[in-house]
Amino acid sequence: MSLRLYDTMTRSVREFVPRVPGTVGIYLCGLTVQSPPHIGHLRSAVNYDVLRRWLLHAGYQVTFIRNITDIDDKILEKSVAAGVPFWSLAYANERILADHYARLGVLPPTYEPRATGHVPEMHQLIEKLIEDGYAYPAADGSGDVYFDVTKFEAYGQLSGQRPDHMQASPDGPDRAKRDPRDFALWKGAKPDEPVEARWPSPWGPGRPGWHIECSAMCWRYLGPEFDIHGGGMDLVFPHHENEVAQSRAAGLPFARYWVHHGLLNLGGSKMSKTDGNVIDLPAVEASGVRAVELRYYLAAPHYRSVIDFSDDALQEAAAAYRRLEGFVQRATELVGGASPARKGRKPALNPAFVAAMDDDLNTSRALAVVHDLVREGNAALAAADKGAVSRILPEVRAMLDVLGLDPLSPQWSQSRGGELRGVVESLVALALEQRAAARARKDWAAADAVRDQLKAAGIVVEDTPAGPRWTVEKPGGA
RNA sequence: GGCCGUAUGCCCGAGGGGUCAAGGGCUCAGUCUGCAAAACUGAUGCUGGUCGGUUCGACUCCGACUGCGGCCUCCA
Repeated sequence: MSLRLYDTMTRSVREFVPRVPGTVGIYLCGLTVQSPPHIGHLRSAVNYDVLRRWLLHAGYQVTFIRNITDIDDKILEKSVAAGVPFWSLAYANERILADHYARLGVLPPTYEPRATGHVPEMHQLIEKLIEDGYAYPAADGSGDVYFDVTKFEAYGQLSGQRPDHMQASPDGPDRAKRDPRDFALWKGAKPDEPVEARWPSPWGPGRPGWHIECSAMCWRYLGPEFDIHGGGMDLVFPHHENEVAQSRAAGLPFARYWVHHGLLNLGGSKMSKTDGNVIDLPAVEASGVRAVELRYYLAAPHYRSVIDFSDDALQEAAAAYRRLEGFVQRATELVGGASPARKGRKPALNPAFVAAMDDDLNTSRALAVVHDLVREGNAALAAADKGAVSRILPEVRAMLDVLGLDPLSPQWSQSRGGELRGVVESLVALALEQRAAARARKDWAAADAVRDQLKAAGIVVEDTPAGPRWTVEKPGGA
């Protein structure tokens, strides 16, 4: 049994066979950094992070490229409006993006190339396309270069679009196209555009078209042919369609599997900056949901299904995650916590979990396996069955680790409060002693008062057969 | 107009042609507990958008319809 993935090109689930045994090259379309990311963007990153971790777990050497589009119409427009160079706006957003990725536990890519750093590669591709008759410089002297859609017979294969059935685009300003469906490879500089947004080219100063950058960067970092190309469903057409077209026309075999994830909707339509129906990580955290809980929320449904964002569903996901987390914490308190993996040998994963993940990354089913095992673990915990607990705990953590959700991974387990932690510990210990004394003399009112006061301070006390245990509630709570 | 996708209980969300339709949340009851919390156990769907068809048998396959969403213009 091995990984099977849904491939958009063939519209079917196919067994994943890497081009070179033992290695996988993945290209994920990252963001156009025109503004800070919303959680739809983060879903993209999390979905691919799960794929990547699953491949790593399977023993592949994974080269993961995720690009940054740091020049485009909107970036330019916004930067002009703000009176700053486009690159400063792009970079500011890029840094926020990197921070949000990191806070969600998304592994850094192998490399994160920027569009503006690959203009020479784009020129090479464009020149080849012109030479071979697939592209042409506009006849109006604008400096634009267009891809000639009619010259590439397979155009429309990825998206299932038939060029003759496509709605004519209201291509107002796009002048000298031979066919309305042709798309820009290179955009000649317009007089009112900032000089810093111009690069010299054989066709005059200008800047890259949107699609060509990805073809150039795939080629540069993954070679003429690579394993997996991905992005959101909304990129299938025209972005990915155009990418394949120009890459294949230029003689590059390009991606072997196309993996697209579902979008995240809010209020009945996809979350989008342009529509303003956007929620971002800080907003989620302000509602009392931690980053790891958001990750659970984003990773639990199948990656190809649409998520209709709702605060209720997010809270439910957070509760579900806390159940898993609670077991891991209590189990670790009982039997100690050796790291599940990274010790030469990883614990064998539950076969049902493996089967679910191999089946086009069915994280829902995989998590059901985790929950089942946690129930068993909780029962063992209640019975103080150390043997069972120490068998189950590493299994649970190993599975959660594949999903980037192991509560004890350094990513999530950093204790809040830093150096004040010790102070809090001794103060709580003091309070608990008083409560223990009150309980000993059956003064329940006094005992409960202590518990209530701690609770008000954000510290939750629970009595267990092994004595009271306490945890710090979410920050800012109550 | 064209191309995709989707429709599951109070909510989120999987499955597989034929044992009880995963798992989580919520609610209720029970166990444990001084109480609480956590945990565990049990309960909650004559029904799977609608209508047809295929089949011995479909929620699961096919078709139509309806609703919703995505794309055809920048978009994860």
